[in-house]
Amino acid sequence: MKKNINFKKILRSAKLKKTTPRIAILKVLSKTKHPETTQEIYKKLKKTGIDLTTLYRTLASFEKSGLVRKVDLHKDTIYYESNLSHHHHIICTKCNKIEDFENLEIEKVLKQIIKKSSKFKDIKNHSLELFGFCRGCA
Amino acid sequence: MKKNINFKKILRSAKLKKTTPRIAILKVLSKTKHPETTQEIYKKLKKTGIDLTTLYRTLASFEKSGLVRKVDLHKDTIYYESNLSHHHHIICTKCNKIEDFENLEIEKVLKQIIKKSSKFKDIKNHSLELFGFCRGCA
DNA sequence: TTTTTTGCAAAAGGTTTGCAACACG
DNA sequence: CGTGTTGCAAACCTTTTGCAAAAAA
Repeated sequence: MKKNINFKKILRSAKLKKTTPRIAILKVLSKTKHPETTQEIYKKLKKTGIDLTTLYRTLASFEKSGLVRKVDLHKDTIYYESNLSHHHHIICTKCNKIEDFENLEIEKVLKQIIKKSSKFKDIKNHSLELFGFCRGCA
Repeated sequence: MKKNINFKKILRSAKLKKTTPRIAILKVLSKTKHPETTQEIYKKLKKTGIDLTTLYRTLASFEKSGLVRKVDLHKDTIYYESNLSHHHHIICTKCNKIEDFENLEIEKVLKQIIKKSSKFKDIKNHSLELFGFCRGCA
């Protein structure tokens, strides 16, 4: 019953025109659990015939308007992830397994950090990823 | 008096052979305060005549042995930073100003997170960067 | 002397740009 | 209708690979 996400509404609130490619891209992103590269997302879009260039441009504009965020998995390429729920990752540097986590303490600590900062008085975003070997690879 | 860093010693303890390019690259990295791209580092090395390929390979091996780490500044390219002191960054998304910070609380919180994890039992590394507008740009 | 590293040239891969056609509002 | 968006082709830039020469241990 809660299955249909209103993509048009999302685009409207992001002040982006609702176009076929954008809706298709949003759809793919919303189904994606873990961060993916542009190329990976592109593969999933192949059936739609959407151009790679369009995907690059769309991801850039989505990022600017906060619909997706960039995630660094220490992999020489940038990964994107839907920004609908804020969470972080633990990545196995051997098998690339990813575990998500949320943590409220982090937000508190960040507030302390900002308080101490001389140049900044608030932050809009943050990234936090942990790296190690998972139990299987340890 | 404490000015000379013993680059050879660093390489030895990283189990890397001490070669001219590696020492030159270490030297540049040690002088660098903030994360830099491979290309930026390359420019600083121009006078030494070190090849770009060598730089790429060297940074990769330095990263593997923990001498440098990758930093994601949400900029479509990977930045490297000497790993001699562990700290994090606050980046102004407008003017690119960078402020460093250290925080011990973070490490504590990370330990809690790992305790809760089902797939991981320890981590070797982590990244944390904050993004926002600095006071000048706000 | 054996092994690793380097430099060069070339290839590969990913991302961006220019522009005309098209779609949205 | 005007403006923003798309698709295509080409350009661009960064990173990687193969191999022979040079340097390290």
